[in-house]
Amino acid sequence: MASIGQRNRLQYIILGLLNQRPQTGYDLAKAFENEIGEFWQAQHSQIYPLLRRMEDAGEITHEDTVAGEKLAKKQYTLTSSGHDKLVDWVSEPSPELTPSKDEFILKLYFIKTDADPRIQPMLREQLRLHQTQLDHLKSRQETVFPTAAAKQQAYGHYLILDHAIERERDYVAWLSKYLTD
Amino acid sequence: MASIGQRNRLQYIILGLLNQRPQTGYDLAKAFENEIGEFWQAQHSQIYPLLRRMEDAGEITHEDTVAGEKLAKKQYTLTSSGHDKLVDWVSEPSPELTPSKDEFILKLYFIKTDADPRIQPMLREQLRLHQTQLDHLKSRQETVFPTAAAKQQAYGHYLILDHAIERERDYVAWLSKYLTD
DNA sequence: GCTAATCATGTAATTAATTACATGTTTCAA
DNA sequence: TTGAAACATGTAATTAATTACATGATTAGC
Repeated sequence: MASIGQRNRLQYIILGLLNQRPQTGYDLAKAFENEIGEFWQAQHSQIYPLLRRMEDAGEITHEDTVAGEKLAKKQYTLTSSGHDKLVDWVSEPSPELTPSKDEFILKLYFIKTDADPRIQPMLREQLRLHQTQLDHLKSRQETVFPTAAAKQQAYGHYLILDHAIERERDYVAWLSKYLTD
Repeated sequence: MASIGQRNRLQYIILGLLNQRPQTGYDLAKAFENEIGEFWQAQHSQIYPLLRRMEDAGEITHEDTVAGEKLAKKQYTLTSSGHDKLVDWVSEPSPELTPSKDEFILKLYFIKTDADPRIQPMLREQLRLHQTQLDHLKSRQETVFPTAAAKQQAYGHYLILDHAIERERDYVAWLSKYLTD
């Protein structure tokens, strides 16, 4: 059997993105550069084979188009079966807390005393990183959701961007709590 | 070559845990049940083969012991080379922001309008989940770090537990912001 | 007109991680 | 005393994910 594993979440992300609008594999790969990339990552080398399997499974179909003289594109669309699968997934409970895989936090864990001279530089480095990320997310919010109407039209997107902003704000606050200068 | 990939972080976690005290593979697997499990997960089926490879690489060694009549145990210890590798890893910058892979947030992203009736039940489910986790972490903090001296002796552990608590507290606050009842 | 960036699609090789299979010992509680 | 839970170690099979290899077209700027 060449079926798709139960916990492969990328397939659902692809279904969700194609439900927003028909897209190419290239477009799907680029989607991870915006907010959804805060919560999942995938390379084109994982996406193209998965699109093939999902099409074989009857969840999506594609239409061949040509851009310019001869640049071939495959525009993928949801089938009604794919749409059903997406709705089922969103409707299911999500009872799992996935570990966050934060390498800095892992390193902190192995530091024994508060006198360790590595702590403060590490905190400063992370503060810079998360402050930069916070600034980036805030400017994204201003450009993507400048009006109340924009919020309305992509409410889920607004929510997860707001969540990412709060997360970074709180991370910065936590780091500041332990910074001595 | 049967070398270990550059980004395999589990090896560093194992080095760090063995630096705390000599342990068996079984002990290492159990370690993910406490706070470090909030930030990484690994099964014994991944740990045992990795211990073998790390020993082949000269980073750790083991001593065979027997518990009771004949229960064989392998007590692993860091070599000085393994200790160096741990120190190098902790001292390196950690400039990567890893996506958090929160399935609930992924689902939210695909909800179009604030009138969608699925939103409120989903928020309530997550609130229950994260409130339970927050309560658990707070009680862990009370039992593991009852005194200031306890904090001193495992400061990194204290920091990451505090971080996990703040994270859950903030998650609960964020969910509450969008709950209408 | 050139050239770099971006668009576009794929495969191959490897590593990381999960789930299932497999076996045996010791301890604790009913 | 017996049965379940926990201790203890491994391998096999599969899937997920990353990195590298591979090719070609179009667009935007110099």
